[in-house]
Amino acid sequence: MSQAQSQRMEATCESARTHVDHLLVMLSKSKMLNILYVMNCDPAPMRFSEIKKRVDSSSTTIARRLAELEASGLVNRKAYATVPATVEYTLTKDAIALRPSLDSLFEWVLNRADETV
Amino acid sequence: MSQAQSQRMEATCESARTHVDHLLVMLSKSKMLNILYVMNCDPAPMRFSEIKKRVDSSSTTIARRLAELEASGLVNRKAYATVPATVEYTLTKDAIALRPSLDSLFEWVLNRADETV
DNA sequence: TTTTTTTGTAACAATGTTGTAACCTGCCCC
DNA sequence: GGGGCAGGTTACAACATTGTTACAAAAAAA
Repeated sequence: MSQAQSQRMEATCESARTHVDHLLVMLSKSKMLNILYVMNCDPAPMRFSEIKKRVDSSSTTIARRLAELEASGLVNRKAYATVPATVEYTLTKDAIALRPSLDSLFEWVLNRADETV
Repeated sequence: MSQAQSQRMEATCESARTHVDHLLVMLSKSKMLNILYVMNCDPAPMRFSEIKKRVDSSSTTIARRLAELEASGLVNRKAYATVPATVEYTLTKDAIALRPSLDSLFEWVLNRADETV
């Protein structure tokens, strides 16, 4: 392998690692798994207040997480010009692909919580 | 249902919710998923320095995460009186049960990182 | 007229988390 | 005596994150 090729590969790996890290950091933020889970449980578009109620956190945090998810292409945001405002969030195809993992993860969490009680 | 039963159930749910929350908060700490993943990838007992190298973080953070995992019964720590010291970490049965979830989660993360690059 | 509703944003103080640098214990080697 | 190793611990300053409060807009309800 040429030096150029080798350098290109390293750069790609670096980049990939950066993306992986970025995703992991995002998934590790507070309430992130909660949000993805409640949205995955119910395939219908979900409104801000509903997500907030199910996840049980402050508006600020929910808004921040949803903005991050939108920026990463994991949720779509649709605002309707009703009064008062209506905003619906839906998971993108990519996020829906996360469903089996999240189901399995939450199954483990719930099992473990049961045993620990 | 009697009021007493209802109260007991609520208390149990409260408690369960607390445990679920605790687990999610723990899993959401930085490098936690990384650590569980690298330990799950290699079933052999793993030494501190090896975990640190694979996860790529400071000693302080790795030590903190491992202590938290041990306190939660997800890893076992075995110290050998060699010179210099040798310490081996292994996942408990409970943590090994996480493996399918983590595999699936990381598969998703890697796929997504590939596409994004 | 005032309140209510939804979905946020802005500012800020309080709190939590991180890495760095220094240090520690044995014991071996020089 | 000095240096090195593994596997940490401690203190601390820097940085990141959180919730709270106040605010907005626009129309309907009270």
